[in-house]
Amino acid sequence: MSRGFGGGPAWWHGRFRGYGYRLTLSRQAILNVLGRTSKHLSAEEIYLEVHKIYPSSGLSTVYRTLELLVQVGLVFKFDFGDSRARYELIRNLEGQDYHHHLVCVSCNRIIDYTDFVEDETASLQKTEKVISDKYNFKIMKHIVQFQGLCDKCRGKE
Amino acid sequence: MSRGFGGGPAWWHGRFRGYGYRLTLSRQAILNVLGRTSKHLSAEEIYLEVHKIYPSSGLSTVYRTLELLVQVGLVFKFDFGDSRARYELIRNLEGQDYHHHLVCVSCNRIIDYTDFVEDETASLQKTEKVISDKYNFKIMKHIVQFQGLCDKCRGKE
DNA sequence: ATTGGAAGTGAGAACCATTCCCAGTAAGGA
DNA sequence: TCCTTACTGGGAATGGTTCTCACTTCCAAT
Repeated sequence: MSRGFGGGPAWWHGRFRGYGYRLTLSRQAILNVLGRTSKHLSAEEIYLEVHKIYPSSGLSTVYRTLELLVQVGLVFKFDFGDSRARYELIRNLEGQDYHHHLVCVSCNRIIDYTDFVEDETASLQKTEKVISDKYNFKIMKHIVQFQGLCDKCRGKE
Repeated sequence: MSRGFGGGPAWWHGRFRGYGYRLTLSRQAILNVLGRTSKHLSAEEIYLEVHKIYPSSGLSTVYRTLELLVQVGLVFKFDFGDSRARYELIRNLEGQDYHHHLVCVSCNRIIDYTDFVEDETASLQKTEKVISDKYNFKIMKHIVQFQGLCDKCRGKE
């Protein structure tokens, strides 16, 4: 099985049923695919992988399930500027293992980093407090992303 | 005329010619539209405005010009998650008046804020330094964005 | 076990922001 | 003025995502 799951299938099963959703084979297949990679897969990439495990699954279902998983809080949806959404399973419910991303604008490689994320988060939280007071704005999430050239690409072009 | 332009048309004229580009009527119209709003217009919104001033201008040209302006560094391109890009004229070449955005996920309203941006930037720059050393990654820009509910929307739903 | 209704599904059409293509136009140096 | 080349508009093409609809599966009540 894969990395960092405490309890196997039953784990998310409970989560699903708790929200009144059914845990179908398609959904399990999608969660399995997300669970055994650390990449940031697009919907179509997920679809292709799921198709290997469970060939009768369709692309629409993948999209629908991903949206569901995002809503339920099991999956993050990211936009790295390559005009397709990318998805990542949240492995730790307490919101630790939190990381941000470096996006290479040349080869689209994505690097997760955790360095200084705590500092950043502290700084951001201070901002969040002030902002939410000043503008009466309820902040639900923040996006932090660096774009640039990775080691392989900074030589070229 | 509009807010914060030192020198009128001639100002960006030089900038254009300097890059070897021609300053056509379409391009001037687009710059005018961007110059007299503080909103974050989409390509189509810009097209509709431009069309009022200069009706013979086409949508393709708007897209092409916006891309050009982003490359030349006269315009910022943003993604606020509503599946269309939004554009904003950079009014200050020195990179002051820098701001980040609050995005209301309900009504898509966008609030510019400058509070604590300096703090954030300081924090981010520290991170950038470490990151670029550790991963040999050349950081070109950072994205910081808060998403949530604006004052008008937090009551509803 | 049967059944009825709701939730879930696959296939393909529809959608829509953006990009591409191409023949015609216009900017600006000579 | 002329010539080269950048620039243009329109419409078609692209491609990720969403929608539609008829069909299936699940589950609780019978």
